[in-house]
Amino acid sequence: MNRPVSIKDLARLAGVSHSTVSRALRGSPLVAPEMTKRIRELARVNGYRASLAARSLVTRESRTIGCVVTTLADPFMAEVVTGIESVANRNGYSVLLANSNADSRRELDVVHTLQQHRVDGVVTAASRVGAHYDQALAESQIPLVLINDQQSAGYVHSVSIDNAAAAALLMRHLTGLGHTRIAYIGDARGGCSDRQRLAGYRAALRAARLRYPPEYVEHGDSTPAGGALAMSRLLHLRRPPTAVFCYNDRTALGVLAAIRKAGLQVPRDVSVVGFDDLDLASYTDPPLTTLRQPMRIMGQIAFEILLGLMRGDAAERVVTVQGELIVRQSTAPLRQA
Amino acid sequence: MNRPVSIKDLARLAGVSHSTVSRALRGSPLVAPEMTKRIRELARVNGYRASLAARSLVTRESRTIGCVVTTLADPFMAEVVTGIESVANRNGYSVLLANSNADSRRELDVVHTLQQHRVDGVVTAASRVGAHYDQALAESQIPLVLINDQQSAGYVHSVSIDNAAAAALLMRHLTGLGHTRIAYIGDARGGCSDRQRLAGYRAALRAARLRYPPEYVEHGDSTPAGGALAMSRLLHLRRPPTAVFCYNDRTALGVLAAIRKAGLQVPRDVSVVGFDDLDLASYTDPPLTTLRQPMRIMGQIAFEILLGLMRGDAAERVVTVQGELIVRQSTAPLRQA
DNA sequence: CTGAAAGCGCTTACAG
DNA sequence: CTGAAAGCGCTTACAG
Repeated sequence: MNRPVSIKDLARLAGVSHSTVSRALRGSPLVAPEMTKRIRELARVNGYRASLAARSLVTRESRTIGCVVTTLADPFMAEVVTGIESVANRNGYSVLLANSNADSRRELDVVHTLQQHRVDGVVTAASRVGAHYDQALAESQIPLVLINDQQSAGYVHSVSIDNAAAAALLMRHLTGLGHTRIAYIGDARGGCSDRQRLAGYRAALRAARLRYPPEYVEHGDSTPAGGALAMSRLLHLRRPPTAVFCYNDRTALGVLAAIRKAGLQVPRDVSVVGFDDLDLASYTDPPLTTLRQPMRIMGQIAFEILLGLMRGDAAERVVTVQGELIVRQSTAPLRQA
Repeated sequence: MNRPVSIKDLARLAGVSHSTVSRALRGSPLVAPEMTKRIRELARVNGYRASLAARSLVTRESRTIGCVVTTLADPFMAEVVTGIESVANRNGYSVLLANSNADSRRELDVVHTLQQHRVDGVVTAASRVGAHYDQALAESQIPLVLINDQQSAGYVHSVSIDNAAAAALLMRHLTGLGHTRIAYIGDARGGCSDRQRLAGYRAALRAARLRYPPEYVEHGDSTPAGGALAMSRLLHLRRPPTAVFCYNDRTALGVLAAIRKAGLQVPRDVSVVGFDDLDLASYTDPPLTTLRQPMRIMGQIAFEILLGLMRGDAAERVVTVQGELIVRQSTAPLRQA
């Protein structure tokens, strides 16, 4: 068991005190230039790596943030995490990954673990954050930034897609094509994002003076399987919809498959729109009309807000980003019956 | 700036020494049962969370592992990471996520960061680990487990899919359907996995006494876009293949789209097989015949091997897992011309 | 410019 | 059963 070389080892080698070594390594102007040089060379040669644990014990900052997601299986999450991680690293922060699995017991465990690590901040892209969750975090004064979820109690920092505008864009696209029987397939655990997209759907129907049967609102679970199931229910209606607004692209993928399976064609018989613009959206059959979320950017912004908070910004920050409608081939004008 | 409550605070409240508090919290049999109870209650009420930094300074273990991936955008990686994370947590370990982006400068940074964190071990699902990478890790004696990549120098611990057997399974499926003109679309940065799958492809052709033009070996980059591009090149050949073995499902997704775009049909004109069995594989058009990798399990096994190493197992562990051929509708008997 | 000292929050022999 | 002491590897006032 070789223990890592410490500041004391370096001090012995250089024939100085460990205080001087510490200063030299940190680039203190107090130590003589050549001494600094000599010590750094020694550090390099001996493969010295400062112990973050020791350092953070005195500086009271861990230079580590927690990143909590309900699942990594969803590419949306993976992209967001990638965005967070890249800026975090660039700013000298490491990210501790925590998967809550949307299980509230696990969520509490996660908070405790993050507290033990004394993370300097947390960003969560969990769409449904348990109530006690942020409470525990709030008590420990750990800054928190939410992504696509503003429903938190004590905290108010977040970055979200403008769901209302996004839903309006997608719905206007569909109504503009002449569709009047439009369904919505949400994510039952999609939390705030689901509610806002659904609200946008309803608002758009009202604006277009369209009525819709309650059966037109279905809920999946953000997986292709969930989307396929929900769509097959819609297709069994006596008057099936001619267009479907899906909570996300993965749902839409399942929807496309269900429609094919029923012997119908997209967009001839049914128009379908997704949400996210994952890279697979360009390669579905047909390529998917969807709403692009700037996923990585959202992750980056989240970290930047967090960075501000960690540096002591008091100001509340709620950033809303705009999505972009990407029209591909899964939508077409309503066929005249 | 409320500092977190420490063991000393608890000691003051309980009117005992902090040594006793430490023992009580750790469940030492040395301390009186009711004292233990009282102290724990105090800890609970005051929201005490032990500082891992302080603890690890003395125990010399951080209870943290590093998880290095080239990209999280690939669901294969995301699944593997999910598997790692779940067992790690169950065993009291946290995971520090590091994205190398297959950039060798970044890779070194990543190693340094992990060293500073004094991680107890590292698992990497990076398909191409830079040479200096594991060298640096080896010098610091940090146990390392590789996933789907055994090309490391000093280290020999890994869990991998049996690429040879997998390729044989897929190829036998295709040759069994009568195909003789079979192409391979790999991943130029797929490292060892790509080489082994390609070798399996070649071996299968030899076994079936089939010759193949060198143009039948193409390389994408594990994205749908890369797959589509490679397939369009294959379709421009004077004698295009009638079957394609793709490095992974994402590549296959692009391949399916390229074939459709060329006005051909799968599997009527071209049979396509993927690799991984991502959840989207059941929802492509047509549903994809592929080779299922037990992704989460592989992540779990990797952590378990790492756990053994962290506990001091000297034995080298190289685990090979078997894939499973999943036949869906993207493959069909060769049409007689 | 350098060193000795104190301290961050823990754990754990060593006494009692 | 409990406490005082030492120490993990750092940083940083305080002296000199």
